[in-house]
This record gives sequence, C-alpha cells and structure tokens, in this order.
Amino acid sequence: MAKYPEIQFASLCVTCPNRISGFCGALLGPPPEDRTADQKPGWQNFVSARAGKQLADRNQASGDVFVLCSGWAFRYFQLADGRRQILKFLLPGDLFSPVAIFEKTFLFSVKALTEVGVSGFARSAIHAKCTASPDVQSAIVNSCIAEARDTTELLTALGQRSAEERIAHLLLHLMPRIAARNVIRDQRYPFPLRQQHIADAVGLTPVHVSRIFRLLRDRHLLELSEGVLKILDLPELERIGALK
Amino acid sequence: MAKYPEIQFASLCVTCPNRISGFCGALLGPPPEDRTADQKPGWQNFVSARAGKQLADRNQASGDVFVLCSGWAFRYFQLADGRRQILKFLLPGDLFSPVAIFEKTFLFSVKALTEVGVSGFARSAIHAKCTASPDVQSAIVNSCIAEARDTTELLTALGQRSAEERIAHLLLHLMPRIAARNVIRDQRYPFPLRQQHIADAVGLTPVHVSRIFRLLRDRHLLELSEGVLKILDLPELERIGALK
DNA sequence: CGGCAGTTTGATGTTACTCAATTTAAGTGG
DNA sequence: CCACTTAAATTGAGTAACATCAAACTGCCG
Repeated sequence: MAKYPEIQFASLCVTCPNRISGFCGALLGPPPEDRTADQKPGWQNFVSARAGKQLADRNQASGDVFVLCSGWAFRYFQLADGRRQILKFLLPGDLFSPVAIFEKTFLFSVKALTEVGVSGFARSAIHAKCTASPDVQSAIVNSCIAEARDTTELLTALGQRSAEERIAHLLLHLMPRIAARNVIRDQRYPFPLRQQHIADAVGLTPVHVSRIFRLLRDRHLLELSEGVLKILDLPELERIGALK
Repeated sequence: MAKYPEIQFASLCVTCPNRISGFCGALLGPPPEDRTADQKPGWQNFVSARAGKQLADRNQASGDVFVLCSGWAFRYFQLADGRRQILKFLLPGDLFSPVAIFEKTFLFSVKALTEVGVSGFARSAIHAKCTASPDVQSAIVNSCIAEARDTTELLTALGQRSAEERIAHLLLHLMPRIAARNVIRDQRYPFPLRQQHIADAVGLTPVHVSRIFRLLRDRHLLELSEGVLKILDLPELERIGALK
C-alpha cells in the first residue's frame, strides 16, 4: 500500500469529515477498489516532506493547487526582519489556500510543522472539473466562505482581545478541527504545536505564551505535554475564548 | 438626474477606476445615454443613508448583494462587550463583502461612516450574469483575491507590528484607494475617519492613536485636519509602514 | 453664548516584551 | 541503559508599549 501513496491520499481525503472533504471527494470520486499505480491520474501528484520543510514561498508561482494529506503545516506571512504571522494551521484535507485555485502566484508561504504528505492537482484540471460539476463548485465556494469567517475571527482576536483570550480562542478553534480527523478520548487532543508557533499565530512572544499556559494550568483548565493537549474545564475555556 | 439615482450609480461604478469597477461595469453594461427611470432593471435598487446608519447586521440574511456607491462605510465585527474590530473601510465601488455573493447570511456588520449611497443587486441575477459572462466571473474572483491579500496584510500588521507601524500601514493602504476615486493634489487626501475608527481598525485606543499622530506630525510626516490628510514625507511613511 | 463631539494632554496602571539564567524534555551515539 | 547534546519550556528581573482615567481644550452648531 505504501507503494501507492495517492491511494492512501484519496482514501484520506474522501473519508475525512472536515469541511473541504467534499472538495477532494468530488475531485477524485469514490476510492476505487482496483486502482493501481499506473492508473494514477496525470493531473495529480504526491510528495512527502519532513517537519520544517518549506512547502511554498510567497510570490512563487505554480501550476498546481496543493492539499495537505497528512500531518500538520501552517500558512504564514514573513516580514523582512524575520518576524512572521501564522495565518492558519493546516490539517489533513485542507487546501494550502482556497485562493490558490484562482491565482497561480502564492500570496503566502507554507511550512511543514510535522512530517507531511502533500498532493498537487493541476489547476487546469480543477477548473475543468469545476465547470462540469456543481459539487466541486460549491465545495470551493464553501472553503472560501469558511476562510473568510476564520480570518474575520482571527482579526478580531488579534485586534481586540487579551493574550489569554487569544490563546483560548486558538485552542477552541483548533479543537473541533482536530476532532474531525482523530478519535478523541478523555478530551485529549494530539497537538504538535511548539509555543513559538502559538506565539507567531496570536501575536505574542513565546515567553509570554509560556506564562499564560502556566496560568491556565494552575487554574486546572488544561494540561499540555508530549504532544497532547488535555482539556480539563471546557466551559471555562469557552467563557474566556469564545467570541460571542 | 437626481430623480434617477441608479443612473448616477451606474456612471459612478462604471467610471471609477478601482479594482472591482469591472464587477459593476460588467454587471450593468455601459451607461446608456437614453436610460430612464422605467428602464431601471428590476434586479437592482438604490438607497441613501445618513452617516452612522447601520447598513447590515451580522447573521441577518438578504437576497441582495450590496455595493457602496458613494461615501464611506466600514465592515466590522462586534463583540458582546461593545468592542469592535473594523475589518475594512469601504469606498465607492466596493462590495460590502465578496463573500456575500455566495452566502445570503452576513458574516459581518456594516455601518455608514459618511452619508452614503448603496445599491443592492438580486443575488440570483448576479449568479445568472456570472454563468453567462466570463467578465463578471473574473471580476468576482479578483475581488476575492484582493480581499484575501488585504486581510493577510492586516492580520500581519495587527499580530506583529507596533502602533506606529500599524497606523502608517493603514494610511498607506487607504491612500491609493482614495486616490483611485478622487483627484489628489499636493498629497492632500479626503479623509473622513475619526480617531475612534482608526483605533478600532488597528487595535488601539483612541487616546493612543492621538499620541501617535502627534509624533507623526512632530516629525513632519503628515498633517490631518478638517477631513483632509496631507502627506508631507511619503518615503519616511513608507519606511515605517510598508510590509516588505 | 452654551453645548456637544472629538481631540489633546498628563498622570498613573497594566500588559506584554526583553534579556538572561535555569530547568526540562528529546534525541543520539556509545 | 546511560552520558552527552540540543531544542524547548520555564522563571525572574527590569523595561517598554499601550491602556485607563480624568481634565482641559478645540471647533462647530444651534
């Protein structure tokens, strides 16, 4: 099976219950039983990469539209002086960016956070499928809408809310997305982010993120260790982080 | 002429050289010489409103897609405790939001900043035009891309940059947009924003905005009075506010 | 002239950053 | 399994940036 990574991908994307699964599913069709390597469609290709690998660069152009198939990555904007703003954490099934469907030049950079699998689809093929299939069309529209909604919330969090609220909001935003891709027991979420990532996402320093986590731990709201986030007091976390 | 406000609108939108003018232009066609009130298309309607008027509410649904025709407005997200994040200042020709073309429920609120004229198009009519005309299609796509680009920049500004940098960035962002709709002489831009608006847009208090403006004035970078922003030292302002 | 909205200024408080040292965790090779 | 190395997290002390509160000032309009 490992010989045919695209099969694994197709299965992943078709079955994963996240909001853009419809996009991948519609694109690939149902996972065929008898698919073999030589039947892999020419408009799709697959690559793996190690944690930390640069997956896309701003201003770089590509004929492909990329989807994260496995692992975690993040989309970010880099400033000249080295600071960066993480715009979104990408989970399996996520497009690098919905905009990339229409625009061949990346507006942002993307980096692997864990070991990842990435699939690229020829943009022309997607456009063809798009005109042919209403399902693909509405999947694209939905992912654009979700993107706008998320961005709005993040902007509001960054502009108006305290460090604690921003971090709580980030966790609450990620939890359902993680849960859609993993079986969650005892409120324990797989969580590979370093505090540096959290800091770059919510506009704080890693040192301050550490302090806030200490407060949250001391109040028995959560525990975080060994790549696992355990939520102890969800209602209180929501009281802090929810937007409305 | 005032009897037929939609004519004034058509003329405004077709001629204004901003990036979504193609959208309005494609939708309305060239401004006809002989158009009269009874020829006004049934899928379009026009309203005026005073400064401060609420033009759209989050979670409210509408069958229309709205475009600002004259004056200034802003799109924002309101928090329960009264704080608000201004997401974008709307200038003549701007859609309230590109997302509204696809989604009938508003994700955000919109308020008039000056006296405004607003035009509403039936969403169904836009969709029909969209399938018929590649021009309308690409105009929509372009406004979505521009939206994503702007939002990314704003996120980065809010998350990573100082008060001074954020304000300079806001001004630099607005200047070309204002210039596209007004004749600018001597670097003097019409500028109806109150410091409260700037504060809500860049995530500061009005008091602090005032202090920053004082610094900028003292360094002879700009002057701001009577609704006019005068830029005295553009290169220096760009050094402070430009993202790259 | 008085009232109102917006701006400015000062004094003070709070939040978050910086710098630096220490501890913990995670690998790595013997 | 254990020493060694390295990255990440934690903690403390001092500082800078921004917020808060309150008062004074400005321009505008009735």
